[in-house]
Amino acid sequence: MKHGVSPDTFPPRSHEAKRISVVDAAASVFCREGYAGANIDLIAAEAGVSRQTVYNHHGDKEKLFMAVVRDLTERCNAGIFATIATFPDQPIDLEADLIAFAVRMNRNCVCNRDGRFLRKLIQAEGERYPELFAEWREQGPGRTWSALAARFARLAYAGHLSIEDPDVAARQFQALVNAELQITFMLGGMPTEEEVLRSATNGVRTFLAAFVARKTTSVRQAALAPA
Amino acid sequence: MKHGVSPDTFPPRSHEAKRISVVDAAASVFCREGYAGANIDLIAAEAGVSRQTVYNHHGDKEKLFMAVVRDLTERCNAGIFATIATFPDQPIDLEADLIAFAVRMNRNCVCNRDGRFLRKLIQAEGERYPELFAEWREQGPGRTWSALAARFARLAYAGHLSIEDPDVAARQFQALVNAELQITFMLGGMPTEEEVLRSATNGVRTFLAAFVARKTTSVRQAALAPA
DNA sequence: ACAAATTTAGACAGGGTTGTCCAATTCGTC
DNA sequence: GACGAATTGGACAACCCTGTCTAAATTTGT
Repeated sequence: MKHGVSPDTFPPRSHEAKRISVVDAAASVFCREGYAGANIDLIAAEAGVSRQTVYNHHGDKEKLFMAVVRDLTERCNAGIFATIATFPDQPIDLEADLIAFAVRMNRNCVCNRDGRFLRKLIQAEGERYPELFAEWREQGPGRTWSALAARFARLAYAGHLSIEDPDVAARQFQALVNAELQITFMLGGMPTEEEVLRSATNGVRTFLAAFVARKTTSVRQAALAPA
Repeated sequence: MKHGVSPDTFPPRSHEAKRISVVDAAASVFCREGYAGANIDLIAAEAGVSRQTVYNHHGDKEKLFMAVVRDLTERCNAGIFATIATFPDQPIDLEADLIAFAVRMNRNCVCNRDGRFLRKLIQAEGERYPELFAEWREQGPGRTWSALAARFARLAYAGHLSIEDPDVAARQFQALVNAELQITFMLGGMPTEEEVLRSATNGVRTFLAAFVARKTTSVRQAALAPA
């Protein structure tokens, strides 16, 4: 029954699969009920395993919670970097390209299951585990903001935008693009595809109105003249 | 009797003052520990009353929680409307006036004790009490957004700004002004005065760059790209 | 088919919480 | 000073949850 080359899949088949199943169920329950309100029996039931198996794999409610956060952080970061890689460095239609990028980012990273879960856990339990969320902050926003800022800096250098501080511009881009989804996010809801598109469209238009290489505030250095 | 000296500070002292004290302590504990993790003994201790008094006043953990949310919503709304009343309708220096307004809004409504507590309760428990938070949504954002949008519409009508949709502009103003405080808010922290000022300054500058004398409203006609 | 490892169900102790009841005490008022 | 209402502290039962343990059942590799 061994298909092809499976160097280390002997135990993990039912072993590792159950571990993942437990972490997934735990993420769902922790988000729904909060850390204190989550009970292991429910997590076990939702994962389709016995309570003892949960303890065998993760030892502890707190350790399980940590595993959940690390797992979500890792997956979310991977998704964000993958999406940033699709940033329109050589835009054809700058507005359309940035809108499409913003929609991708929201659909694949911010609004999907992992993104919503991670955000909720950070909001609800962030203060209780300072070191854990300090780690998230470094690995997550700390690096993704920089990566996004670098892309905007490149757009500016190529003459498409007039940006004074790329870090500020990147944060404002995110803020604008999500401006109309704030309340939905706050309640943990999932915006419709149409809401995401509308917010992104309005946000990108305002962003471009402010940053398109034509005016305004302080143009410190020589930049390529806009067409 | 006591009508001479303190008209109303003595009688409510024991009864109503304790009620308020309980609600305040409950807000703090619910935020710190989450609904499930909050225990009535701690709330009572923090309020300086006995546990029985908590039950006498509010009857139930759930009723107490509801009272806390309603209380916070009411106070926050009052503060927001009071601050919106200070919107610069006849600006002298538009940029400076809008920055000052944004700082006021953040300091007095968004970052103060009530604002942070309410935001955290909504984020953490919003899904568990749909009707309660639907009410908050109507009374709160539903009305404050409109009020703010009306002020921006007036600015536009007076020729200071060029705004297509005042509701969108109001939301984007808020988003821009808070752009650099997102992570602090997410972790329930309190930004420094300087951070608030910097975020407001950067946000208002971008906002004005986009909305001052903008004639390029609808340039686009291209299709919205799929992902 | 056999043996080792894993999973399961259930029982269980220890700890903690909610909400009630009650007697004693304090507080505000007449 | 005395009366009534509110408050207090403590005891209390019912319940829930965590984490451990055990013996039986199941899976997995050889």
